[in-house]
Amino acid sequence: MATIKDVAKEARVSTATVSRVLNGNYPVSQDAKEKVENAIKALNYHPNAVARSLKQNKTYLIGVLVPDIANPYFMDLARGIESVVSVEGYNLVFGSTDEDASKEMNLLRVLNEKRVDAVVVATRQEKPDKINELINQGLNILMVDTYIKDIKCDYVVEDDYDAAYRLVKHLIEHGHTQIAIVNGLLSVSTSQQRLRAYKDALEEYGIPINDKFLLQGDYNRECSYQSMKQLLKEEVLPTAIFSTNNIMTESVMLAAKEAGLSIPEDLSLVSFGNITLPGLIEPQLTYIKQNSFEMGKRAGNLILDKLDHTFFESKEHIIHLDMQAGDSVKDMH
Amino acid sequence: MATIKDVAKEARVSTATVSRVLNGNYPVSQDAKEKVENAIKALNYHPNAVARSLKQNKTYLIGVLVPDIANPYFMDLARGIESVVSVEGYNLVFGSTDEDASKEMNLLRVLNEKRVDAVVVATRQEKPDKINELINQGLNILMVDTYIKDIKCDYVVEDDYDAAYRLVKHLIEHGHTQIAIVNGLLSVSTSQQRLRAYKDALEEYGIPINDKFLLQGDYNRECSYQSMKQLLKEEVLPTAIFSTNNIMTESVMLAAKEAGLSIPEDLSLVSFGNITLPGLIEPQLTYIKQNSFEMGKRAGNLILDKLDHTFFESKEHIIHLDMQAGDSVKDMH
DNA sequence: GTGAAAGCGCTAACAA
DNA sequence: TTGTTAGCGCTTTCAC
Repeated sequence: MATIKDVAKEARVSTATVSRVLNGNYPVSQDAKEKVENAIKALNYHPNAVARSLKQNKTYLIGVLVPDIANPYFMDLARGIESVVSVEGYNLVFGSTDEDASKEMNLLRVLNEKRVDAVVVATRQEKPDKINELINQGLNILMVDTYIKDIKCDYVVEDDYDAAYRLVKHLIEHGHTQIAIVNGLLSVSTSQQRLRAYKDALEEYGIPINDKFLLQGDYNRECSYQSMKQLLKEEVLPTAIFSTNNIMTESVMLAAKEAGLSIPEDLSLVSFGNITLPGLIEPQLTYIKQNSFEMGKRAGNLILDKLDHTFFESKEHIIHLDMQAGDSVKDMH
Repeated sequence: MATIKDVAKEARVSTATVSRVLNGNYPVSQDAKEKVENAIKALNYHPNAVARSLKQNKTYLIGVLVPDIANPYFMDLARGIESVVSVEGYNLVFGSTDEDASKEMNLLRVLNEKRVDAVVVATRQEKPDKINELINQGLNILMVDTYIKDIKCDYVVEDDYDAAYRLVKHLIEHGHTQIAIVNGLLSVSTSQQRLRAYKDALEEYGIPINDKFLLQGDYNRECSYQSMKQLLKEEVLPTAIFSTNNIMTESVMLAAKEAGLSIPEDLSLVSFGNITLPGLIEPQLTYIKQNSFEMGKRAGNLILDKLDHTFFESKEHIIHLDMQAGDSVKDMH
C-alpha cells in the first residue's frame, strides 16, 4: 500500500509538502498541489490514520459502552451520539457489557489502550475506584443515563425522580391506592430515584407502602416477567402497576395477558418509557416519554466541546421528561 | 501518560524486555519479569495500541456498516459478530449508512483510512466499482445479508428464494389465489430473490400475476404503510399478503388494523422475519425465522479465519431458513 | 536472556 | 513556499 513517501517521490516533492496538501493547513503553491494530487490518484493513495493518530495523539474514535445493545433505548442513544460526532469525523466503537462488571472494565481498558478520544458509558455497574483511576490517567469519560456517585466526570441524565413522581401521582389521582412498582436493580441510580419517587408520592397521599408490591427486576425481560407471574398468584392484587422501564413493561403486559387480566379494566399500568410497537397493541400506554436520541445528541455535543477546548469543568446535564397520557389507567372514582 | 520507555527506565531494563514481558512471546527471566511488572504498576502504565497498530499493521478493529441500526435484525447481526470476534480482542466500529450511497462510500473510505482489519457490509447500495477499488487496495470486505453481483468478496447470505417460495406456497396450499406482495427495493438482491420466488410459486400453480398486488416498499416503515393504505382502498382486495421483511410487516398489520380488517379472518399474512413483540400481538404470525445473530457469528468466524491465514479463497455462505407456522393464515378451503 | 537500534507512516518545528 | 529531520510509542531483528 502506497505511503506518503511514495507520493512524494512520484510528485517530486517532499513528504512535508504532500502532508500540507493533504491537510490544507499550510500554504502550498498551485503547481505543487497539482503534482501531489496527480500522484495521489496515480498511486491510489489513502492516508494512514493510524500513523496520524500516533503523531497527533488523537484517534477520532469515541467508545460507547451500553449494557444491552438490543434495547432500542440504547440504540437511539448511540444514534444520537453518532449524528452529532460523525459530522466532525469521529467514529463510534461499540461494546456491549451485558450488565457484566468485569466485561465492562475489560472493555474500558481496551478502549483506553486504543486511545479513543472519549468514551460514553451508559452502564449500570459501579466501580468508582477503577473508573476514577482510568479518568486520572486521562481517559475522557462521559456518563449517560445513570449517575454514579463518586465517579468524577460529566453526566447527561434524565430527571428520573420528577418524572416517576408524576407518573405515580397520576395513578393516585385516578383513585388507585394499591400500586405495585416493578423496579430495576437498586445499585443503579435511576432505579433508586424512581423508587424514591414512588415512595414519596405514596407517602404524600398517606398511602401505606406494601412490601409485597415492591417487585424487583433488573431492567430485563426475564426477571420482571417472573416477578409479575409471582405477584399475580397472590390473593391481594394491586389495581395498578408502575413499571420503571420499557422492556419490563413488555413483560408486565405479557404476564397480565397470560393471566387473563386486561389493561386497564383489571389492571392499570404506567410506564417509564414506551414499548416498541405502540400502534399495534391495546391499550395505548400512559408513559414517560424518554428521548435517548436527544440525550445522545447532548452527550455528543458535550464531547465535542471537551475535545476542542482542552480545559473544561465537569458538567451535569439533566433532561426534563414529559408524560404522555394514554388509556392504560382506569379511573377508580 | 507513561510510555514503554518510562517503564524500561523505572525497571532498569531495555524497552525490548518490557515489550517481551507485555506480549509474552519471547523468553524473559523471572527477575526481569518481576521488575517490569512492578514498574508497570508503579507508573500505572497502559500500552498504546495505536503505536502497536502502526508497527504491526493491525488495528484489531472491525468495521460494521448497516443501513439502519434501529432495525433489530441488524443489531442482532452486530451482536453475532461481536460475540465471536470480541473473544480475540477485536472491537467493532459502527456506521449507519441510512440507505445513503454517498454516506456509505464515505464511511468505507474513513474505515479504510483507519485501517480496520476488516469491514462487514450489510447494506443495500450498489457501487461495485468503487467498492472493488477499495478491495483491490487491500480492504478486507465481507458482505452479509445482501449479495451484490460484481463485488469480489466473501458473502454470508440467507436462502431468500427458497424461503420465500415456501411461504407463498403455504398461502396457495391454504387456498389463496389473490396474494399481494409488499416488497423492498428491487435494486437489492434479497428483494429480487423474494419477488422471483413469489412469481415462480404463483406460476407453478397457474395463478395469474396481478400487477396491482405488487406493492413497492423500501424495507422501511413509512413507504410500506402508505402502499398498504393505498391497496386497502381498492375495490378488489387480496385475501393474503406476503410481506418481505419484519419492519414492513408491522406496517401491514397497522394498516390492516386501521382499516378495520382483522388477521386472519379478513386478510391472511405471512412474513419474512418476525415482528418485535410477538407475544403481545394477535395473531401469531406465520413467518420465516431469520437468525441474523447466527449470520453475524458466521461472518465473525469467516473474518477470524481470513485474518489468521493470510491467503483465503472467496467464499459464499448460504444460510437455510425455517418456516414457523402461526395462525395468521386462514384456510380458504 | 538481553540490549541497541531501525523503522512502521505521518506531522510539524526549523531552516532555507 | 519548500525541504530536512526528529520523533510519536511500539516491535523485532540482530548482535552479544
